[in-house]
Amino acid sequence: MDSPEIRKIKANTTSSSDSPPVQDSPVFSYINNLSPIQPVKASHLAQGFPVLNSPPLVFTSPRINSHRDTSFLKSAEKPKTQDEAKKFLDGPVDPKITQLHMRLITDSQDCETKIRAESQQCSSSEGVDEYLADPSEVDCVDSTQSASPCLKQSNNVPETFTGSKETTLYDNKHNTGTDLGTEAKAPSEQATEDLEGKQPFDAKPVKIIEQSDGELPYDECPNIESGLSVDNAYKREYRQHLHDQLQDRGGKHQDDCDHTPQSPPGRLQIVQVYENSAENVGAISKGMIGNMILHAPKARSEQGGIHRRCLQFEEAPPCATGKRDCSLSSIQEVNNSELPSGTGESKLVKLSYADLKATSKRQMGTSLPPRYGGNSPSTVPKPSGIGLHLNSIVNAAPLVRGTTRSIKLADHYIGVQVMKSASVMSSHLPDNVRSHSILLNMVEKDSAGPEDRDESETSIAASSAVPQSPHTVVFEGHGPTHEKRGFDAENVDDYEECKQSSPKKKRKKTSSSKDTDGTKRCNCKKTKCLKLYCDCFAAGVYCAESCACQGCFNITDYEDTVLETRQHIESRNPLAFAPKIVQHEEEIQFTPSSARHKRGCNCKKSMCLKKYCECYQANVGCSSGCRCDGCKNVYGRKGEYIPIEHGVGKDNVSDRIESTFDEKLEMVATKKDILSAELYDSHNLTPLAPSFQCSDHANNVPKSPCLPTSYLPSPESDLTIISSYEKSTRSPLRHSESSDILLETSKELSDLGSYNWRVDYDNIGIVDTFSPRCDAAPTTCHITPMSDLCSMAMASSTSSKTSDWTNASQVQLCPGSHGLSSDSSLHRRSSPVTPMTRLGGTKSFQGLDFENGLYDILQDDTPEILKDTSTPIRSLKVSSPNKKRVSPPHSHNHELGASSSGALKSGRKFILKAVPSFPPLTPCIGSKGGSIIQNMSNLQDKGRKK
DNA sequence: GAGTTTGAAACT
DNA sequence: CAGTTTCAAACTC
Repeated sequence: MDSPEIRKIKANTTSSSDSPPVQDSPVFSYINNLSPIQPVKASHLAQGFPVLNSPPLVFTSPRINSHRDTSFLKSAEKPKTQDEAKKFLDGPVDPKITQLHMRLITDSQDCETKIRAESQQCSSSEGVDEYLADPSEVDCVDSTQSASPCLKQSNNVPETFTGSKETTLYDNKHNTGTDLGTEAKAPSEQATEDLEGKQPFDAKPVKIIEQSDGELPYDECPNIESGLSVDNAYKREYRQHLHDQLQDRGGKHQDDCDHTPQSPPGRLQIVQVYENSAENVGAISKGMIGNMILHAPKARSEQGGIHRRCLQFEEAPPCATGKRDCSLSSIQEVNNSELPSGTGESKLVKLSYADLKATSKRQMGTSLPPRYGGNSPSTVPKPSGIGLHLNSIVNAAPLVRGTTRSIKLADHYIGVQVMKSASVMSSHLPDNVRSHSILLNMVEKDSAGPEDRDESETSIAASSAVPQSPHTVVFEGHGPTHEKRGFDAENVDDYEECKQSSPKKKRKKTSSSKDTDGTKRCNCKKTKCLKLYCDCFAAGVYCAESCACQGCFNITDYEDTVLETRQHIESRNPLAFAPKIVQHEEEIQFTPSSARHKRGCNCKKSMCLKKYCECYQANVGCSSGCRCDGCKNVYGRKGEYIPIEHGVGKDNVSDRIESTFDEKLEMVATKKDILSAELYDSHNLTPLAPSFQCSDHANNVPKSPCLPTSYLPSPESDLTIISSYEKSTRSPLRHSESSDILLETSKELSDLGSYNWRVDYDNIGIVDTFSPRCDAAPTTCHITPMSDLCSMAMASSTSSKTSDWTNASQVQLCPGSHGLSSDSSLHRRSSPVTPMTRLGGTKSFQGLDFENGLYDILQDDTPEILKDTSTPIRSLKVSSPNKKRVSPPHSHNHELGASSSGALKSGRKFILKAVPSFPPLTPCIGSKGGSIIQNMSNLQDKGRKK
């Protein structure tokens, strides 16, 4: 967030120097600049307008767009000089914004046009070239036509700039969106220049804008119980647009910085950019992109709709993304700034682009840690803060939340799909895939309609469908306010209907809380999805379209509300969002036995034989912690749980583990409490639970492959793990220094863990693969020592992680659990025994890594869900609770060993989380995934910071 | 599809 | 901490 001062300064400078005579008195402009809000705009304008000379031209050129909003255009045009522009932006901005909002409410199209005009003016980055070009373009009201010209123009202008992408995109938008772009073009040149020189600048202005704009929307948000009012929806859309734009810009800037993509024109640019960002993604992503592009050309309007959706998704994601991480506010601001630029079509492109960016970021960041991920220097960002995923993720979740939320949905959603699709893989892919999948999903959903959504979701991976959605257009109208809603309700009006009517439909679909895809759906009617009653909320995921909830606030639009609520709940019960199901090592895949419901059930009549029982629902056995009567849980009865370990010989260990695990969880919770909000990061750190899980995973993994028959638990490993774990956990607590704590804790944990691991490792002798992990994910990894396989698996996962970390640049997939991140950091600090040996091997592992990462992460979050779907059931089915541990089914092994996916599955085991199931592909999943990713990224970031 | 049952979550 | 209420999912018809 740039301080207003900077903006002011800029504005001042610009006004003084650039705007000589502005029509408006300099004083006036200056004053305007002084106001924080104005400054932003001013700065923004300054950027855009500096060159400005051309403004008159702009005015001169009658734009088709003007048809829509002549007045608006006029207003926009007026600010020819920088000062004027500033004033216009600043002063006018608010009014405009308000007006825009009003119009948005009344007419989305009008809003778009206005926005476009504003954006053009504001951004007005376009250069003279564009201006010249305008004539043709201008004439070309059609977005399509305009697009091409725009592209040209954009090409001309932006190429030079690293940041050109943004500008170009912007221009394109303008052009495509409205011819108006020409008006602003002249100024735009300066703006572009400014941008070049001052990229940060853009962000600032945007941010500032946000403040002004953002406030309104938020304010409204709360209002909503109904929330769904059309106005709100429009507002939301508007916001989203802004966000999207902002993201695009910000992302572009960042991306540009990183990628320095030249400004390809129009959509192509976007695509290119996307590709650039998503280079890692690979062919798949490209294909997706290609599809998108193709589609886009077809119907702009449709595209626009799609884009919006994307944007909407992005919106959420943006938050998640590293850049977004910077702050929601910033994002909003950005969005606001963007608003002007964004137009329906252009938005689409942008959105897609933004989405791509987001995805790319996600990929980079998420899979990589979003924050880091990104090119954006901003990576630092904050701790994400909120993460809805918490449940699944537990520790990580918190961190992820904030940033991820928005992303979550998309990411999870996508991520799930990705997972499904194939788990495709490469860590990189996932992100890209996600983005793509998201877009696709969005499109599909739109096209398919609410009912079909589920299916679409499932298919998402395929992606091909994307373009189809005619609905998308409708969507635009909606506004992306709520993802759900947006999707659900094509029209705002419809929206309410959807709310009310949809539930039934949804219900039908959803009758089961889970979609076919495995995504969760809720049907909340009174809680607004802001209580733990809501599975989505409890899982730390945003509600998905498929949800039939009414008055849902668990959407990206209400991130603040969601976060607040979350925090409130966590304040009461730090573990409220912690995974409900904890797994212990071995069982992971094979037998759920190890997994247990943390709180235990309280069944009185269901005998733990129905889904009323959370234990049963999670496919885990009841434990001593359960207060159930007449427990007949097929997965393990109350008293049997302990025995499992005994039976295996690990019983003691397992018990210990459990206890330790619980303790850890508690510890984590306490930490959370302590650090709470700030600690999203800490959550990451809180690895305790996760680490635990990881350790379990490790054990499990090895088991499956290596020890199919008997699980020879290496008690030592377990013990060591436990000890290390405890130490780590405890130590953190001890340190309990808020922000630092996390790092410290992680370090300690890693250190302790690594230490122990090392010992174990040494004992084992499999150091290579293993060591990295140990270092990275100290505690958890340690467990793995059991078998070489285990070590291998761990190593693979860890290695990948480590490699990723080391490589850092990579998106990484899954950055793994907190522990990993912390570990990584640790490694860095204290080279682990086998320091990066893995790096080399990482690639091969990446797939695994990804999975592992997910797996590990899963421990924390989403992956779990995903895994859960697969694993839990399997494990449950496979074995009886007690015996489960004894022998994991080969099939499991195969699964696990065969593919990374298997690993993931195993990962799931660890953390079932509240939702045993399966991770909803839908937004929820996405969110989770995002959270995971975010967590991962956070961890990585932390490690880096360290 | 409507209604009932169930147990978790929330509240007192 | 226990008891009650509320809630939404799971289940039944």
